[in-house]
Amino acid sequence: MRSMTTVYEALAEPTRRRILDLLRERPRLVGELVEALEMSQPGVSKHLRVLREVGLVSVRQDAQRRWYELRPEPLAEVNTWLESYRHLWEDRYNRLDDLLQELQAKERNND
Amino acid sequence: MRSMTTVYEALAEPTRRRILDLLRERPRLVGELVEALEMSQPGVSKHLRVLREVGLVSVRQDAQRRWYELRPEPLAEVNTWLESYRHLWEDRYNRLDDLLQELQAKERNND
DNA sequence: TGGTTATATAACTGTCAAGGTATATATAGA
DNA sequence: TCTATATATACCTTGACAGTTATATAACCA
Repeated sequence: MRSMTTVYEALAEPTRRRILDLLRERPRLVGELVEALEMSQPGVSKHLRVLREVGLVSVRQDAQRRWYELRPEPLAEVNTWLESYRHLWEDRYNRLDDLLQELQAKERNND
Repeated sequence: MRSMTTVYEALAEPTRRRILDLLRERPRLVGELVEALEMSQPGVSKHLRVLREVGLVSVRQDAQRRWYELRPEPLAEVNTWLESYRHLWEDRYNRLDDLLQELQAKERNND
């Protein structure tokens, strides 16, 4: 068991992103996730383990059942990393927007 | 060559995130990246290929050299995904903040 | 207690990615 | 033209991972 997983690796797997999306609505039992994801129960349990390891979900036991709940905090790290890039792509959109405005202005002049 | 890589997978690799961080400052030659990353040239070239495939970098040829440049646009997809989670972790911080305010208020009353 | 339900873990398999070395490609420069 | 430089690609090895089936664990219920 190596387990030096990062949030980024956890998010790389599409099924795990789907699990998070499902947990965003409400906590779920493993069985519910198995059904929603159309995947073997051990497969789902393994993904949940990864998500637990990076702190993206927590578990609450209830008899034989386990409620998995979203813990969004680790996403803040990704957000911070993205933060320093945000202005870059936003600037491009802005420039594109400027260009568009300009073209529309010309269009109006030609009428 | 399979190459149905997603931007999430591209970001999962720490070396690739470092490459993006380096390109955030300015465009770079492959050789510069090799030096900065202390990694074999083919290794770096392979990471650059993945980044190219998902559109996170573009190349400009200049004689035998290739200038790699950051294309931040694909990060917008990740940002959009994160967006629907943002209020969740921010709410928690806010609750923490509320609690703090409350404690400070009590503190003041005790003086 | 014995059976059923819910989930985790073990063991196995196939695929894929990351790293390396060796080599191909292409351009610059002597 | 020959050599050096810069980068990409081919090929190989290794390890990790996602998925599976089989089994362990543990709690509930009859």
